[in-house]
Amino acid sequence: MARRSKSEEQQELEALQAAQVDHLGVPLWRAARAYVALMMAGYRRLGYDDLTESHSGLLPHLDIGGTRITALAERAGLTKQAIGQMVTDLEGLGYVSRAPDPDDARAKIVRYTAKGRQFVRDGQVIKQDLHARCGDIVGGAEFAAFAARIEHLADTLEEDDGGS
Amino acid sequence: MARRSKSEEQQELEALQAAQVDHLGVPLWRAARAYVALMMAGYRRLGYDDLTESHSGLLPHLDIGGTRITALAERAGLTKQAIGQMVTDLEGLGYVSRAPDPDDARAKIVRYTAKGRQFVRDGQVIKQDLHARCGDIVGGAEFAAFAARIEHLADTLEEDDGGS
DNA sequence: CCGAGATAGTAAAGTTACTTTACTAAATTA
DNA sequence: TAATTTAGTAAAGTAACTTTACTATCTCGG
Repeated sequence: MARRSKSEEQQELEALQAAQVDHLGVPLWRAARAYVALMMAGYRRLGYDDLTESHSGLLPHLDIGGTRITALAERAGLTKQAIGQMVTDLEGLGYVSRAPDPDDARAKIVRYTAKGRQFVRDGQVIKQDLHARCGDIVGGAEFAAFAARIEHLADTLEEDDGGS
Repeated sequence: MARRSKSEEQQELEALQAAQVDHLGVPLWRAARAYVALMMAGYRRLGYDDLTESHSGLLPHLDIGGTRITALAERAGLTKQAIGQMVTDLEGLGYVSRAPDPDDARAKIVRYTAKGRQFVRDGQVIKQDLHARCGDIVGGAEFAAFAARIEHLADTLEEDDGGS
């Protein structure tokens, strides 16, 4: 009788599943999710409970002098329509305002309100705290090199992205 | 006249925006996104173009002997309903089958089909390749330490998660 | 300077990946 | 064995988008 047919197949799959957890993707993803979750928790602690992840992610991308919707869409890698919807939401919540562009009657300029500027300032404090906490976790001495490696990894993997 | 009122406010915000890019969250997120995008590209290259990110993420979580929907929901951190929908999709695509649990007439056991097992094997190859590529990018010597630090970071940040 | 695109934005509906609410059937426990 | 819990399904709702379709304005080549 085939002495290893069935149990060998099983063992192979079990081995595959054991190796499963070992690739970088899983911890990378978990760390990124946890980071964002902690940022959102920080915002909520300061009373910003009306903003979703994507709202609070878009807000810091506005320039001081205001930014066009098309420019925001390019930066965020989303469609103009998606940004338009977010801007409408954020306008309703009082974080930004939409004004006509004096140089181009088709365009609108999205600007912070005072509330929006305060959010960016508060957010910066939260992010600095979190960044510092990561420094403690990784170990102060190696942290700069660690952060640089993640950045390099992100840059390189994103470049490869097109190669499908 | 107040010689710095307006321009000082501007400078402050400009400084905040410059610091914006410096925290770990951004590169961490970019790296994680790029990693997943490359995995999906790998799957598509092998002909798995019927699976979405969440489908291909769930599939490797099945045990060899099959797994209950409730168990999958716990592992994935999603509701039973969400898993139920995914399983229905994956069943329709031929990757898994749903069988009654002989020990509990309420329960169903989700198992790989042959096609599902093949996907897990192929996926493992893709992930190993990607993992190796990350090793090259980071630099072979430091890679093990780097990976361990990300894992440690993920563990620690996830723990903190509750402290909101 | 004028008509053919290109560009900025909006509108509306569709999609994905979920959640919430509500239910049935079977198991457990008191 | 009645009361409660648990496994799963059903249906509708929601968030964060995209696709399709449209209007208003700008730009450029002839």
